[in-house]
Amino acid sequence: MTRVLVVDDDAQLARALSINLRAREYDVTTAGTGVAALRLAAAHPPDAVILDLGLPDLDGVEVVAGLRGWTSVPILVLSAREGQRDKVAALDAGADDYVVKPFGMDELLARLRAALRRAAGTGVPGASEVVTDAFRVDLAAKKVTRDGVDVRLTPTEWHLLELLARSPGRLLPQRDLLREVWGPACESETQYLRVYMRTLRQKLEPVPSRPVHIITEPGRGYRLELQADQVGHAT
Amino acid sequence: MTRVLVVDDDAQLARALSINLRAREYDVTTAGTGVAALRLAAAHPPDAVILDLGLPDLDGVEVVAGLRGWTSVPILVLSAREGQRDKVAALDAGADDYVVKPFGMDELLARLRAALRRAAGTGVPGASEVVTDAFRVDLAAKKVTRDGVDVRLTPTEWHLLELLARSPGRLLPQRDLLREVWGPACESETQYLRVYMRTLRQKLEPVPSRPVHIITEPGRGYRLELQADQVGHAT
DNA sequence: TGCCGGCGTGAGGACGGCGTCAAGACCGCA
DNA sequence: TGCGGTCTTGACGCCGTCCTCACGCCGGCA
Repeated sequence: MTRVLVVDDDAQLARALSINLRAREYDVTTAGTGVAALRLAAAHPPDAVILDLGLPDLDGVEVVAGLRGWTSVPILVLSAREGQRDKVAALDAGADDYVVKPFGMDELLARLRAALRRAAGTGVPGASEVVTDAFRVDLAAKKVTRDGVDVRLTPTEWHLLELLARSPGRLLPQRDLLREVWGPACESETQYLRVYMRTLRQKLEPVPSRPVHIITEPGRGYRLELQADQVGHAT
Repeated sequence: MTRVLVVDDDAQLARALSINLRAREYDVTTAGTGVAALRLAAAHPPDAVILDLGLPDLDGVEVVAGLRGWTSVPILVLSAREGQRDKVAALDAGADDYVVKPFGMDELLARLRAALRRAAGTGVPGASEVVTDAFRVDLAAKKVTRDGVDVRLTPTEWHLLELLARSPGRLLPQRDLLREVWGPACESETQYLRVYMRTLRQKLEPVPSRPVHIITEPGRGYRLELQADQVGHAT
């Protein structure tokens, strides 16, 4: 759930914001002072901040600067002051948007969605990573590393591995894999799978001839096992 | 130089915007209609779009949707209508900001800076530098230095390098690179990439014929590797 | 025991992608 | 008008990827 930190010393406005945000399935935290906001943000990094500039303790721009010192979380500034200088100061300090009070709730929510949408693309690398005992698959970077070294995969190899990694532990029928990679016309070309699963094993498995991660379920499909000891091995 | 596409049928306002933007060292293109805007954007992908909703031919929201079909360029919407429903529609269609006319030029410029900053991948003003073993890329100053010396890049070369540096370590598909730099019409002109990656390598790689930072993933795309020893290669 | 289908293995040939080079088109500028 | 830089386009050789074929192994089954 998306976590939003609401910073406002006006308890009534903070409450109204909370109610509306919670109704939209946001996880809301509130702070009444700049110091509390910075502390809360550090303790529980939010996905977005709605910040009223008129705080009792700190200047709003200082709060923005304090947040920007360590996070690039989207910040929506609320303020009663509509002077250009105030807006420019807040935006250049690192705020993403500046909304003048009184504002419409629908507009604020739309601006929040826009800010979250923009921030979504810039996640830290490694956020979507599938890790096994022998190698790790970074789905965002489209990269596979083994013992810290990049493993070179061909387009087809990556395509197959990506499918396996997106459903770790799950059995993927041959039919599905073939259709996804080679198209519906090749649904019965199981030979393709045998060839490419082999090269994947040679590049990723500790002992390619005895796979422990890229598992064949005879007659059914293939499966990516994250932990080697899950595999029943008799001799 | 940052390229901004100004879309407005009010010639006077478009001129005022152009003058102010050019004074801030932006590279400005103007369009008077939605169709012209979409065509210009496709032919010469801009780094930001300032879009007046009141166009003679298309509805502004349609222009936003048309752009969002293939690019994530920041879009600032201008409009005389201050109803919440208009704002929500434009923002949810994919606009990044909504400014009601009449507006202050300083505020618009600050909002443009904020949008560009956010699109660059970081909400933090300034201080965005990507460093490799061989060279460093200053995304804010749009400069590349190697052994402390500035490297001269052509606009196209910089555009490509900027995309790579914005997602260090990540694999960028050929199609995405082509679309961002040359527009959606050139999505399959992989030849362009080969030529320009070569010049980048010759200017930046320690041994251009054996690239360790600007990496080709055959059939998949290109990747900027920060540390040379990451590259796994036997041979 | 012999048959059979599924699977892993190995090798080789066709094709396409890639790096490379160079020539021509285009454009801003003097 | 000429010039330098930049972008586009074409051509060519090389190498990797993909596909294909052939073979051996193994377990299930009559």
